[in-house]
Amino acid sequence: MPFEKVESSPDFPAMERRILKFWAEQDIFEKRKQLNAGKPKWSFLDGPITANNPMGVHHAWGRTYKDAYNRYFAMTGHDLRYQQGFDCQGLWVEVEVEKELKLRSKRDIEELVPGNVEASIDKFVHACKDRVNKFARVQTDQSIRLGMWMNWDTTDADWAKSPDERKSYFTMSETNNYTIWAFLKKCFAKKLIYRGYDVMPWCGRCGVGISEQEMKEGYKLVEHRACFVKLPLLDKPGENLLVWTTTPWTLTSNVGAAINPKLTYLKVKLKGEVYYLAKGVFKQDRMASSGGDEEGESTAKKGKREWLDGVPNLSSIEQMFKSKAGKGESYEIVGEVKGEEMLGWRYAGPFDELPAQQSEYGFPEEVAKIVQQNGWCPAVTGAAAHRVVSGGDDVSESEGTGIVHTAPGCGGIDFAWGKANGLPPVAPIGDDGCFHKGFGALEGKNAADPTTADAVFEELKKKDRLFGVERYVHRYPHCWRCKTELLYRLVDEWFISMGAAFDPANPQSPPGGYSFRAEIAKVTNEVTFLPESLNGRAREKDWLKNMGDWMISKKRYWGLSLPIWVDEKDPTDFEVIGSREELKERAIEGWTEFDGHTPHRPWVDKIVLKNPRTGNKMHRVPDVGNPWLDAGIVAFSTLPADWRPADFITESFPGQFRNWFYALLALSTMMSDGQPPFKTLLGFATALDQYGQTMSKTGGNSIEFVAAADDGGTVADAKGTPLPFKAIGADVMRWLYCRQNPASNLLFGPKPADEVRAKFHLKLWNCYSFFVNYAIADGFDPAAAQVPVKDRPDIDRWILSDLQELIRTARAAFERFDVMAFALAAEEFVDAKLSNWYVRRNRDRFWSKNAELDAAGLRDKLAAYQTMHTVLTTLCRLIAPCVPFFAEVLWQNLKAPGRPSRGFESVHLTDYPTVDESLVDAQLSDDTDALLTIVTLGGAARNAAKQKVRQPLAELRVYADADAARRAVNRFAEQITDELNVKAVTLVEAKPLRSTAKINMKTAGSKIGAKKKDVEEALKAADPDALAVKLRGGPVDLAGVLLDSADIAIEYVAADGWAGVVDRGTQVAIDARLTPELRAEGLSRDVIRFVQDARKNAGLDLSDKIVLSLSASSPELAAAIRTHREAIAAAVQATEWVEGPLPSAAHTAAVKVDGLELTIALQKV
RNA sequence: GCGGGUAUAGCUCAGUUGGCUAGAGCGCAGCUCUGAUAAAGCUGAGGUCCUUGGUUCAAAUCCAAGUACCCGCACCA
Repeated sequence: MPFEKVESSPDFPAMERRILKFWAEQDIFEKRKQLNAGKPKWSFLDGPITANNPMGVHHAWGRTYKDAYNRYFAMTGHDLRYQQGFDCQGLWVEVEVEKELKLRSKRDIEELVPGNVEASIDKFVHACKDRVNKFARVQTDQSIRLGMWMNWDTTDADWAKSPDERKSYFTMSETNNYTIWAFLKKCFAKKLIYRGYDVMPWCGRCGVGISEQEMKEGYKLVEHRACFVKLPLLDKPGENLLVWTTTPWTLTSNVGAAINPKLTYLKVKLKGEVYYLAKGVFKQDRMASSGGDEEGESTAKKGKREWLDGVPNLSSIEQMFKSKAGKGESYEIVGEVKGEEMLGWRYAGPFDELPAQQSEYGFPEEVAKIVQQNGWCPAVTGAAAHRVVSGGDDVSESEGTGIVHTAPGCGGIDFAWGKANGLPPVAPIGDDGCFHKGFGALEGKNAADPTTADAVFEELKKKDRLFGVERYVHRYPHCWRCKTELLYRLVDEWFISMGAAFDPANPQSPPGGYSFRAEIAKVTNEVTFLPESLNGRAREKDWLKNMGDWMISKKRYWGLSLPIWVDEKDPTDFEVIGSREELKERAIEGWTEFDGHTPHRPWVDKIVLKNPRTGNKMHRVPDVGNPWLDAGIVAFSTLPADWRPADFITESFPGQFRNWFYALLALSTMMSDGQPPFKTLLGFATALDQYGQTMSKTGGNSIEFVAAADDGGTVADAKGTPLPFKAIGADVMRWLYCRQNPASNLLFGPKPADEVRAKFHLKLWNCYSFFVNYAIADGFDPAAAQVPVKDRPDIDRWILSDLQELIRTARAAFERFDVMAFALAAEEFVDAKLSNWYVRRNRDRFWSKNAELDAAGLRDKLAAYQTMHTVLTTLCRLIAPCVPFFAEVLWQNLKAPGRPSRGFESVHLTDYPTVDESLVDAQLSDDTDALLTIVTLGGAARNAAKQKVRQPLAELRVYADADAARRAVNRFAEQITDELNVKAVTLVEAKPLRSTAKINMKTAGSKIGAKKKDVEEALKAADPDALAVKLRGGPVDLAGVLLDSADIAIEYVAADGWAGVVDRGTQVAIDARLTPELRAEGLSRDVIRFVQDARKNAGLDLSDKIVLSLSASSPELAAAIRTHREAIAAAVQATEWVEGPLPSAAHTAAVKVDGLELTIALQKV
């Protein structure tokens, strides 16, 4: 028996698990690799997956692309690397490990082994490594379950090896880390590495600076309390500057007040005191969105500011003055002053009594030291430095008072203004986000804590410096990992200069010459970004243009150890080490302890070098590296030179233009002197839940991969109610991903999965099961000699021809990384062509009994089997890259075991199909398309005639403009009459339908008015068909009235007794009149239908013969049965027809045939 | 504010280089076939292809402006 019976309701996940076993046992993947060994290379570079948690379904999207394209290029004869990668290092992992170990701060980490920081770090780093190994293995198993063919590490022995020796790559491997060292050394050689002191966003919980890239991820709309503060002018008693801030804690570190010299400032008098503020802000509507602050552009297009529900609207500053004035009183504008006149005015700071304000060069001491060394300000204390400085155009009237509270230790631009004006920075908070000593009552308080703001307000009130407090809503950055509010903090971090072009004010940028940014941009021009609609190149270049220098340091534990060693006495003298060998050569202390360890903390920290210039010792900076260095180097650390550049990479694009794509381009540019790391990049969007909401664990609407693949689970609906769902399986997911437009977000969930399964998998399955079950019954031998295609009927040659077109589409689509185009075409083929036409039309050929067929009949039947076998096996190979399990299940049963040359072990060992041009018959395809249209129209005509298909009708008339349709009527007459149950089909030369035009008074009434009669006359005179054509072009003049297509309805009417429909140039009319003969035949068909139902209900098998008894009281029905007795008996396989009642064991049914009673009794013979 | 993208049926989306009366799935209404298939099929209703202007014999498609939404960048004192 060549085929095995096919179950009608398949359990796809269970089949997939069986196939996985089969692949493993038969070493199919190995065999595929051997087939391709030495063939042309196709180099895929995997973007590393973060090995920190089990996979979610969103991971499966990219991994489906990766596997599908890999498989396509394998089936087209390419040698592949099959190396997959894990992203291992960085804060992601640290945060999870902290949770596991219940640690709450960096101090907790350093106290893991009480009293021993070094042992603590070692323990923590090992915990991080363990977590990575654990989840890398989980993800490996899950990826295998998805059907992803890679060189996986599967055994305990594999996982016992070091990451460097495993098959997958790991960014924590020594190779990866040391390759980054080599990269940094090259940067150092070009003098791009520098140590920067700057105010950066800082996460107090994680104790790290947040780089520009990371900060983008964390903006959230939040409410803060903003305050207006009085700064009394020292030389103008009774007069104050009015400043505004959303971060009250920074007032402790106020050193200056910045104004815009070009602006005009008002002097507003209130209760005997004078306040200075910008003229433009005084009456401003502060709820209008910022921007458009130029005069004249005011009201027209101002949107409303983003705001939170429940927070009162901001009042204008004037309003505040009014309400502070009290009843019956008012403020008074007593003068104006140009901003430039205010420069240099001295004022009393809000917290001048704090010790921190009394420190020369700034505070704390470390900062003061650096400020002094760099000569950023004279020997002056914060308290003594308070004065009005220029902020230039950075001070605007769009927000606040036009006078900006300036704390150079607490804000990016403040720091720049401070340096420009010689103001000492006072830095109030430590790496935990809490106030240093020197800040009085605030010492130890966390700056982000709302009670800190309370304390500040209390202090200000005591001193009568608080003008007002308000609730304020704005977008504020948060830590992308732990969601803590970020604080701006003066830090000491390491940077790669991206070229000075965009920040001339930054004195630390190296002068002239090499611009890393520009070099990367050149490389970016050489790679292809897909899908085109995303304009990936433009996005990448936009990022390159705007990005600041790359902050590569993190004050953390688990990550790349930055290979930077600094002179113990001179913090500006440092060196970058480029390899393990160089380190060994240069080490004067610590090598023995380090040797045998990976280049991670704490062991690498033990190495001490000697400064060749000073003879001093050099120690490594404690920082670890930015994890995008880890992922960005992989084009070099993992791809051998003869596999570079990669042909293809694919990753979810949101964020990656500034992360992975950027890092790959940047590191490759430096490592290879301007060679691109890859040729083609396919970006894809984000997976959302089935209602279009972002998937999140807390929202309950994210789906874990294992749940989707095998286990089932629950997922929240649109209202958040958890609903159970059954396992979806890998291939339903994979097809869902393959058919998706990569540029748009994908809606994932049980509902879309059900749709896809019904639309594609089950349709194909049904065709396959139909074929196989009849092939078994008929003993079809796939090895039998082929009936020449030219001898097969039209319908066979048609589907083979369209199959070639599908192959053409498939190859073209894969070659341009557009698997969606293929998937949609394949669905169309399976649904419209294979299932709904070929199989439906050919059921008779498969049903026919061999014994009743002559030689020609047998040959025709064989042709049908061979055609369908070819279609199904070719489809298997076409879809194999997308749905490898499903294709394999079908293939295993369909492949021709009788013919060893084609009896491949696995569909994945076959070649991808190629187009056989000799099978393409374009005219046949056109004619069949026309046939399908005619049949559809015929069905519609039947609907219009209100005659069901079982009722035979006399004639169908077709009028057609198009040649293909005319040919189809003649060529496929038999199929048309059969499909539509008509006795004849005629191609007519005159249109069978009369068209009439009617006025739609509902829309046209008002236009026509009194001219109704004239218009009706004109309408009668006009040729409705010509009118219809004109209307398509635009409004038409009828008796002086302009009417458009909505005003005139063109209706098509058939002759009496007929019904018809029209589509484009084709008209179809059906004779709806029933003769007594047709009526009788229709009744007999109904009878057959009911008897078949009865057979089914009696539990009879397809091949069972019966004894039948039919009794009808209606003479009409009885006569119809008599007339068609032979046909009924044949259809229901009655070998004996009894007039009287059957024995009691018989199955009986009483039914109504078109209202006439019929009793059916039947018994198995 | 600067740059990019998108806008097609109630919803989710296809629509090649411009080509005849714009499609699918879901939902809705009506109907129907069936011994492969109710996890089905057919038919219908439902469209200002965002708006306006332009190019063209011809525009959902190309161009310009506008509107809305999304993304990136900048700003966020």
